[in-house]
Amino acid sequence: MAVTRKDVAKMANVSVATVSYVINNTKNVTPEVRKRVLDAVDALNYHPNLLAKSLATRETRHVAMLVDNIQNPHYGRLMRGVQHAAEQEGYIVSVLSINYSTREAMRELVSRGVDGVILALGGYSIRDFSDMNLPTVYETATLQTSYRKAIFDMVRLFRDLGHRRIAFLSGLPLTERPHVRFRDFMDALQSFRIEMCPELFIDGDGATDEAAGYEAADRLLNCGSEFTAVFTVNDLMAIGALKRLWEAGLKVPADVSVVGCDGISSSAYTIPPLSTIQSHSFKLGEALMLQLISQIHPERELAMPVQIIEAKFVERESVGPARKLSGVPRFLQQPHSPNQTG
Amino acid sequence: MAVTRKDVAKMANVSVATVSYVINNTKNVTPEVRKRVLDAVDALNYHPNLLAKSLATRETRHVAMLVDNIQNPHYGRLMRGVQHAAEQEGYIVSVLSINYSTREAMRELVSRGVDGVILALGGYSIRDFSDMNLPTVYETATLQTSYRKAIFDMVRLFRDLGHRRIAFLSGLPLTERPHVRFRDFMDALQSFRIEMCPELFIDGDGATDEAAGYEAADRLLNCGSEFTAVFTVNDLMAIGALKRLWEAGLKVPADVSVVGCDGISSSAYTIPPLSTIQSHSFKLGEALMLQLISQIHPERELAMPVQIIEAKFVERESVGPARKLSGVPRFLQQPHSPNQTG
DNA sequence: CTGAAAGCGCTTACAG
DNA sequence: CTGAAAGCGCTTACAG
Repeated sequence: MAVTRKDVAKMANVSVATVSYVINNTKNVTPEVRKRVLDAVDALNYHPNLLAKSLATRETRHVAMLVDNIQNPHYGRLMRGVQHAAEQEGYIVSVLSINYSTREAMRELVSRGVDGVILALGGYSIRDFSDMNLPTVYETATLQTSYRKAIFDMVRLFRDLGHRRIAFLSGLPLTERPHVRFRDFMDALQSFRIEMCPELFIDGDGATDEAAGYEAADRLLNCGSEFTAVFTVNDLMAIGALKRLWEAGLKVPADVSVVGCDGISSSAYTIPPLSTIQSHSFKLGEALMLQLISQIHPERELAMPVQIIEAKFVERESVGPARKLSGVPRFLQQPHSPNQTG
Repeated sequence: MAVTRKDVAKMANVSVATVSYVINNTKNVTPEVRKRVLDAVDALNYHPNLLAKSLATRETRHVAMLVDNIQNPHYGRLMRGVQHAAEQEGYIVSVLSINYSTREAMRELVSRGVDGVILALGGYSIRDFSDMNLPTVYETATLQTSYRKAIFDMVRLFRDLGHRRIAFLSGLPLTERPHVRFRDFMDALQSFRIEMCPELFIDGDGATDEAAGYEAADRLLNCGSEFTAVFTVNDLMAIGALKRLWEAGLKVPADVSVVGCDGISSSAYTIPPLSTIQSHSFKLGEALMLQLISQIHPERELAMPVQIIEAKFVERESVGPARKLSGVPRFLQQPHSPNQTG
């Protein structure tokens, strides 16, 4: 049915081996023979069967990317970065949307012969797959977006604007190993000598979308403690929080300042425009893909791009001077149930 | 290196053929032999090489999905639907983000042996690939999300609320074959005897994100004609438009009503909450995938789910009664350059 | 019920 | 420089 190497060989009056040699440019071939082959390829509109090739070479140039929430636009940019780099190198990438990386999922991928996998699953759910000897990359200490500087910039601004009671909406549980952004945030508070207010750190069950942000802001409003600023673990949650604050009649930034994280395109279009920590996910995606390739082909010694990608604090209208608090000393305020802290 | 069928055969003291038979359940095998094989599979932790299998069976259970803007959350839901159905049927799907479907892209996919492809490219950019005999599906007259009823519901409400000058922000060019949603919209206007205002139909160059919506709203504000309602081709554009209207000091819905389309999760969190035409993209994704499978395996006679998926008009606070217009008869207003109409 | 063998379409030492 | 042949790991008529 499909035209194969054999057909080309016959038409060009050469062996199938020779066809391989000219197509892959893997051995010297007389120009004359070469032309004959190429002409036949053209004439027959021949296209190699990559499956057969993969079986023989043990390489598919097919990688998988596991993502937990394919709907988060943040991952969209990441994917574009991954695919951009992949395309350059002749790789194809399958995006699988799963909540946690299981051995079965990885097994299936191995069976399908993928050359490697990119895990974009937000830290917690990454298990150890080293025994499968399938090249795997994910954000690590040496290859990641670093939010630290940007978070420090944000907290510094908060301090300069007089904010002392700053909330954090996490979405994720705060009890376990705390989220990196949360750690950076706490470090920044300490560094700028702003007292931590654990009762203002709202955790969650893992969801980090608008609804989770709305919900978290609701709990924050009902926690009985005052606050003048809110930092959310991502923009989606900030959007949800903005809505809840608005419903509560609070003006942003007059009554409360809000900062998100990621820098998704919508963040510039909220009302008021949302300050955020802009990450360059496209770049991160590219870097992850290149890292993966160099793990697949250690000998290629790819020029690796920047490995630590600095996020940037982007100040927009959702941040302003802290309003005056009621002034009731904290120890005299009515008791409230503190949230868990990391 | 990897354990193959041969190893299993040796350990179980049978031929490789027999191993195939028990693994694929494709022939009767003595329970006793069967057990021997299964035990060997277990003991060796054998997993079949799907590449080799595909080469032999000419089936990969691998499909590709081409998407133009992987960042639009609308496509995120579509993908989840596709993947959900795919998973059920043992398929894996590769998502490629491309702007237009080229023959080369399709060729590559054919070479890689994908069983079929799903085109989610927004109509215009779909060429004819029937000559490649690669099963292909996309939204068609018989399998699609229908916005018509919902759009009629919206226009009816507009009419009841006194709106007579309704703008449309398209994002896409209006000159060529008009977008289905636009056609439905015009039909609805006519049906409810609302005069069309072509000068309020703002086209675009193809971008349909927040920036495009902002930009289109800007042009609308400067077109010199009054309007009391705006319908945008998707929610992203509505979000951008909302922002521009807000900047212009217009209150939504007091001064102008706004309705988006798609029903992305953010739409419920804009300020004010955005009325929208909610599509069930997940369902559409499932249906497309099933359709593709039944095209790949005509003999399987899959129970096809609903083929026309009705979108639903969701009324939220962004819609209200029309404000009183200035009252200057239209033919006396200062001249303006009308936009192109479809 | 089981197995020997040809075949899927490619690659690649090896020999000439 | 070119080709015959074995091999990649599976499937599947066909024969026994």
